Amino acid sequence: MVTDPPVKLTPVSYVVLGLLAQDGPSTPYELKAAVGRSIGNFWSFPHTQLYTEPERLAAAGLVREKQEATGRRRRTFTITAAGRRALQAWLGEPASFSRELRDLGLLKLFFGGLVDPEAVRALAAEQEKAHLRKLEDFEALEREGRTDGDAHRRSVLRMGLLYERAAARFWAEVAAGALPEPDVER
Amino acid sequence: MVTDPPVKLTPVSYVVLGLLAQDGPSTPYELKAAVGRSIGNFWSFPHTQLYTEPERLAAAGLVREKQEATGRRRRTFTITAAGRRALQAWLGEPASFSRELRDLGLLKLFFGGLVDPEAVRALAAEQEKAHLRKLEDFEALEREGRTDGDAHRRSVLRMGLLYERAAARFWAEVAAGALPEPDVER
DNA sequence: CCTATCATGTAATCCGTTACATGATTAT
DNA sequence: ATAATCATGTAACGGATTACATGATAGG
Repeated sequence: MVTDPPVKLTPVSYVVLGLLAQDGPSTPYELKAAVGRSIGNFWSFPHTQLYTEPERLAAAGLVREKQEATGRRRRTFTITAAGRRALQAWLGEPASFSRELRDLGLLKLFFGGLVDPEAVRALAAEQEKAHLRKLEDFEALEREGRTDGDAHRRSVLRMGLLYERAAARFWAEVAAGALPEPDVER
Repeated sequence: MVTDPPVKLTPVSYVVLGLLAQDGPSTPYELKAAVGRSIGNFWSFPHTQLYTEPERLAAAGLVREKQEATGRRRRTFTITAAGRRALQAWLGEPASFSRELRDLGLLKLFFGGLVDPEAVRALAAEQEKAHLRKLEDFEALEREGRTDGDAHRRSVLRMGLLYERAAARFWAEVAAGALPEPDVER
């Protein structure tokens, strides 16, 4: 049994491994589509990574690559037994606490003291609208059942929905209050 | 007027510029502390960036560096007029929609179909607890008023609080339902 | 046929992260 | 004094992003 060179497995690695495990052999383009429909909604990365990452994983023996000999010469990637082991190992260990809310709107709000109140209000209005739009997307997805995947996948979309709902309400408050004094008697 | 080499300004750049603008001249360590107390709660990055990023900004003429001649030889960074202009320009333009929920727990849940239900329940329990803990932190901060900064800074912490609350509830549902069938008659 | 867009990548760059390290300060 | 931890960095690496590019397919 040959030992492949070790690679650091990143979240993207597990996205690829997981999708290959759940959906079966896929081309990068199919991965891209699957991501866009699901994870991409709350954890995005450029499509190029879905071309390069499987390559990395192939070098590590965690996926196998097969390329069409003709036409588009598509590359189809398949998860290997070693890949499944790595994925299961990761899924098995505790996730601990690791979440980032990387929101440029919030970042700007954080520095709201540096601009005039009108600008803050504009920001809040814009953000509220954006989150409402996203919220509607999610609600439509849920309603129409146009979500693919199992219950867990849908569950994740639901968390996205809950977040958008909270965010929209939050920004509405900011837009209304402009300067939200904390619990001053209104 | 000399034109400095252009640099790409990243979110971290604006964090540094913003903190220097709001809190005045600071050392990297002070920046680190300020971040840890506030933004770090929802957008974290390693302390080393708060040493290297001001350097980059200095090279671009957006901040000025002054170093102690003795002792620790601390470096203190001050925002320049050009720096303020860059910051204001960024604050002025629309933030559009850009938010990432990079949560490893959610990622694992997404692939919950690949493990046994018991593992999912364990994940959910663990995550709920973690979010509750964080929630308590935020609530304590809000209650005790130990938050520093102006209303906007506190406002951002409040969004963090809302998120943790939603997340905790979400994970509780997942832990209870294990397999959340969407809107099956309970 | 021509045009749009779909599909599929390569290459270069660089920011973010990890690993490492050491002098100053404070506590015991 | 000594240990602990506070404070302050440097250097290297590589994954993530950006920019660019081109062949296939479908629609008009």
